[in-house]
Amino acid sequence: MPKEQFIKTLRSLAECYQAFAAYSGAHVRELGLTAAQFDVVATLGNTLGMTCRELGEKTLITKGTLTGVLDRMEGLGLVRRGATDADRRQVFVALTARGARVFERAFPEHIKHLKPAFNTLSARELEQTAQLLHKLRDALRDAHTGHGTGRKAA
Amino acid sequence: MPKEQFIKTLRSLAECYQAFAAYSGAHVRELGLTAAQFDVVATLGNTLGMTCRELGEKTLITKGTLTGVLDRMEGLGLVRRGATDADRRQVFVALTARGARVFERAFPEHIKHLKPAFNTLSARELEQTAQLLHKLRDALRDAHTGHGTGRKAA
DNA sequence: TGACAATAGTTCGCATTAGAACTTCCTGCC
DNA sequence: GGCAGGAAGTTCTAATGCGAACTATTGTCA
Repeated sequence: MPKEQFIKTLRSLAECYQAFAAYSGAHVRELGLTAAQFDVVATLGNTLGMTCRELGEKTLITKGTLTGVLDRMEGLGLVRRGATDADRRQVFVALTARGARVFERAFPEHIKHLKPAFNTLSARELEQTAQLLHKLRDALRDAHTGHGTGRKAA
Repeated sequence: MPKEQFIKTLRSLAECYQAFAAYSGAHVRELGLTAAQFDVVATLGNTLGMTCRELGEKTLITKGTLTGVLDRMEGLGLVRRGATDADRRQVFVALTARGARVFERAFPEHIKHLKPAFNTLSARELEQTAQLLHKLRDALRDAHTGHGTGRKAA
């Protein structure tokens, strides 16, 4: 039985993420959005818009999934798809006036909702956690993409 | 713009988990399983079996989802559903001989696959990460479940 | 005992989620 | 110019994933 030490860390990661997703998701649903939709609104908020590629990178939603998410949000009148001047392959996405209103209402409220839970950790602990997770993320990405890329990430 | 510090930590958490899921999931798929199926196999491995409730708690799969996952795995001949003596509501789940063989082959191989990435962190860092994530998980669970439960978790 | 809340799984509806194949368009290179 | 190769989105399939409603069974308590 491989009692590797890292399995404990792996499990903590999964449990913590799930706990976050459950807590955050429940509140977001109360606001009338799905988690993915909230991510999109939060990313496009205070922005003039961006391409699908950029939106996908920031929200961590793969392009195949993003198409469907944007379809529904377009149907809800939250976002609008357009074209860019430079590249006719690209699709430009931006919040509608309605989407912007949703952003201005839901985003601050959601941040306020999450804050107490995260602030159980001290500022130093939050920073430390971010550092460690950042390092682990890079290691996992390196290992995933043919490893040895020596990526520094953005 | 709420430039709360914890947002950085939140983002690290999401990115790290996604990186893990992508790296782990790709390898698991090569082994012929989905991520959820691997979780079930890994949890039932070296076990006489358990109820759906217990399996769901350990794999972090919600009961509604678990039914479908087990349906497919039963179709593949990896697990077998039975009954318990005590409670006729409960469903007992265990690996079949075929499932056990899959476990013995895939589990060690997957651990070996993950190990290098996690060992980018020192033993001390791994422990520290687990500690911090554990603390954050508890805070999120407390906040989620009417908070103030003072849960200690297993 | 007999109503009644609670638990274990299943079913259902809906929204992701990933990956692969496909279309369209752009870039490099000759 | 023209072609190979790649990038940006869409479409498609299969599998999660969650919450809510539902069924069957159990525990409780008067």
